[in-house]
Amino acid sequence: MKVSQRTEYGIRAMISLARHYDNGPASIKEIATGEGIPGAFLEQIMAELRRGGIVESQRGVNGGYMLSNSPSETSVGTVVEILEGSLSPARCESDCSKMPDCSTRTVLKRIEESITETLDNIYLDELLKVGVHEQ
Amino acid sequence: MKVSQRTEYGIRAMISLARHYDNGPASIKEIATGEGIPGAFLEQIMAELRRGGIVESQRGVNGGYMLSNSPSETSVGTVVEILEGSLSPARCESDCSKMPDCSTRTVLKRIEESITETLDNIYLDELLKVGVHEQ
DNA sequence: CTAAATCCGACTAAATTAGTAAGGTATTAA
DNA sequence: TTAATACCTTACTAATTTAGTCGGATTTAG
Ligand code: FES
Ligand code: FES
Repeated sequence: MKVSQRTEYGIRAMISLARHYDNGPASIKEIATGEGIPGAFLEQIMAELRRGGIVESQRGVNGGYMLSNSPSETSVGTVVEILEGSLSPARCESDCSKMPDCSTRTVLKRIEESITETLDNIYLDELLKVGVHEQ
Repeated sequence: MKVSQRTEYGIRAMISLARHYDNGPASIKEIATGEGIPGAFLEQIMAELRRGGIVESQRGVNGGYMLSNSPSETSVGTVVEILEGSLSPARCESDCSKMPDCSTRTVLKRIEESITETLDNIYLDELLKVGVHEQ
């Protein structure tokens, strides 16, 4: 049930952007060196977050990334959902026509609801109060 | 955040044992064919659950596995914890002396607590009421 | 003794994840 | 207008993890 390195980097980058909010765009290079994340890898991650709509990009000199919405409006749930695909731990797809009440799915469904609710209620601004991640 | 196939098999096997409770031990072969799980793989999984203390085994003819405690005392949380190693999604280890309040860990810690609480409150007997998993 | 079962460890193959590399495109400062 | 900056995109590789197999040893009932 570990979150992927990719997602952890994504969360850290988002926190970094939140910290930088109202201070113009932050470039990949800045974020990467600041957080100790491989630049080319972070580039992929940021592109995905942009396609997910929670960050915006500015190309060219002095460009970079910035949050689409304020830190207090951006939840960690959204970040994880974009990067991790879906929060559902189920392997069996949603229809499952033959067995709509399968007990395994019941368990997995509950896990999902629990995770979703937790993450959707953590906003980036809360996280600015606590410390910065150190490798 | 998907749960591994291994763990899903484990949950299903445990539900199977719960259904079989008060009916003597159930063999790997029985469970495997009944649930559509590869036998040799299930063997590994059951051994791990036994080492985790939630099932007991009986060797030899007419042997097999049985729950150590009743279905109403056996939580899914324990099953997942044994098979998935830990429920913590954090990658960074517990001490993290340099940065005890790292924001990333704060997030991951909350996810963990949420999952743990959810799973620890689902007991096998509840799951007997709903349907059986069909491939 | 023998058949049925768990037990154990090593092994392989497939899939996923982490990370790299290279070249293109838009933007802007000078 | 040009050069530098930084995003954009795709393809590739390497490492790790996961899923599953295999062979043999041990235990036990009949
Ligand atoms: S999780 Fe350890 S420093 Fe952030
Ligand atoms: S039958 Fe689909 S999850 Fe069980």
